Amino acid sequence: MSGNLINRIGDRAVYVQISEILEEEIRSLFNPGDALPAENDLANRFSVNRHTVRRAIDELVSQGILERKHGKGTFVLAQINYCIGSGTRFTENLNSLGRNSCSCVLRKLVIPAVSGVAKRLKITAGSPVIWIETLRTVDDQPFCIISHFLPKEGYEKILQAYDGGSLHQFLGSRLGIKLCRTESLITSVLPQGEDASYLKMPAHQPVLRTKSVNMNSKTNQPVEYALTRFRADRTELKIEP
Amino acid sequence: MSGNLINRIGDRAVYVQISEILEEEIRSLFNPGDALPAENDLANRFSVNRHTVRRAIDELVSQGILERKHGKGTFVLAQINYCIGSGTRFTENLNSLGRNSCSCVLRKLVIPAVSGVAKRLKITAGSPVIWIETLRTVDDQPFCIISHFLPKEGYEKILQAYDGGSLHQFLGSRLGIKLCRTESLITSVLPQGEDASYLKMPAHQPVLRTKSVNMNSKTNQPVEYALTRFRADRTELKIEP
DNA sequence: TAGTGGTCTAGACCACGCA
DNA sequence: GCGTGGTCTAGACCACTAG
Repeated sequence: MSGNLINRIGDRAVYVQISEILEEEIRSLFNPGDALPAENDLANRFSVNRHTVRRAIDELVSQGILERKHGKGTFVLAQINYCIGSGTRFTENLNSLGRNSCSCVLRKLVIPAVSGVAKRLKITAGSPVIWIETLRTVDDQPFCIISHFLPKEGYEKILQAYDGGSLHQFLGSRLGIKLCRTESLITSVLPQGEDASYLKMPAHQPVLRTKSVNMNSKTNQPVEYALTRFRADRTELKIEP
Repeated sequence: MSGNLINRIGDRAVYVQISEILEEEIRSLFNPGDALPAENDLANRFSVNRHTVRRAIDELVSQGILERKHGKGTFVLAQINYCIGSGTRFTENLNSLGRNSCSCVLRKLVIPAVSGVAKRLKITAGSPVIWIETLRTVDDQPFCIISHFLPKEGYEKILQAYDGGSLHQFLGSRLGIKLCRTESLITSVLPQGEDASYLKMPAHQPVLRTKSVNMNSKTNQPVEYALTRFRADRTELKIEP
């Protein structure tokens, strides 16, 4: 792989430079799932100690770019671009990237609407809503948790049959309605409750959180309020102009 | 501090055990701001190598319990606050960024473009770029830090006069060009470098990070690449459908 | 058994903050 | 100048995975 210039003047640590070189190469030459060369090989290539290479790899592991597997090797993880637009849907989005995503139901309950949910669904606070919690995985790695809230009225019976997969597709085919997304709000917080363990991430690393409302495109009535928490280290939300 | 039993059978790594002992002691005996004993002292106390102690401390640093200060010591951080700030609520429209908020220049330098910057500005890596770092405050509270990158060629002279305020407005009036934003990428990370102190936020709370490129709307050439870090606790990015 | 990552040691030198 | 953390090296041995 040719001349990678490691600068030993001391202004930038060797492991930082190696980690940047590796990151660049991973982005341009590797695909998700590919194995990185062994630590010893990399140490030889850069003419540094194996510990120094390990330190460089540590950086990329903590950035969610690489994953270590004891006894097997170090592997490239998928970086996911989730495009937010009025039309784009999650599953289509990921399928078009050639990823296999699946979604499973963690919880399905009827609860009284708290005010934030009620306001967005345009119902009165305390009215019953269906709360569905789903976990999405991409390439068998946890990716995001979504809390879906729908008015109980009109949707309860139908949703009894829902047990995973794309909720939007399910609603579309069962009700014959098309959903369209209104504005989304994006912020970031540390994971709350069980989120960190479902997402298999450390509790001190942030999640990206989006709030969005989906309307019935014919009646213009709110159908679903969704609160999504993405593993931030594996997600970049892409906003088209 | 007495008999701390380090088990060397090999079922649990020494550094893990030390990190647990330290965590327990920090919770029961230390207050936020207190300094941890020096790494050499801890190494002596546990009869292990300094590297092993460092590895144990690494765990606690990455959990947001400790903070290292080069040349000074290792310090106990305040406990994480789980509550989402219900105080100041903030909504900022990505498109209206760059209008009326107060902004001051932290740095203005010419540096060689690293690959990520070069790619977005469509110039060759290593070409000189102007790097302007600005801090925006709203109601005298720090809100976000923006790293602006512009090609040196064509913009250097003009930018010598820039000393704050809206950079987009400045470019618009000086050059008579209109900027238009291409896609934005949004993710979230823990604050890096000096960001936490400029933003007056704890180092273990996340920032929202956006990357965007502004083009000259006539020539369709990239003019500016901006990397923005928002205090996540004060920001909700609003995406219109 | 061979190859991979995981841990620990020992020692050296550097960079930073402060008195 | 001294004490602190930061980096790098060299070498050893362990634990896991796969053929």
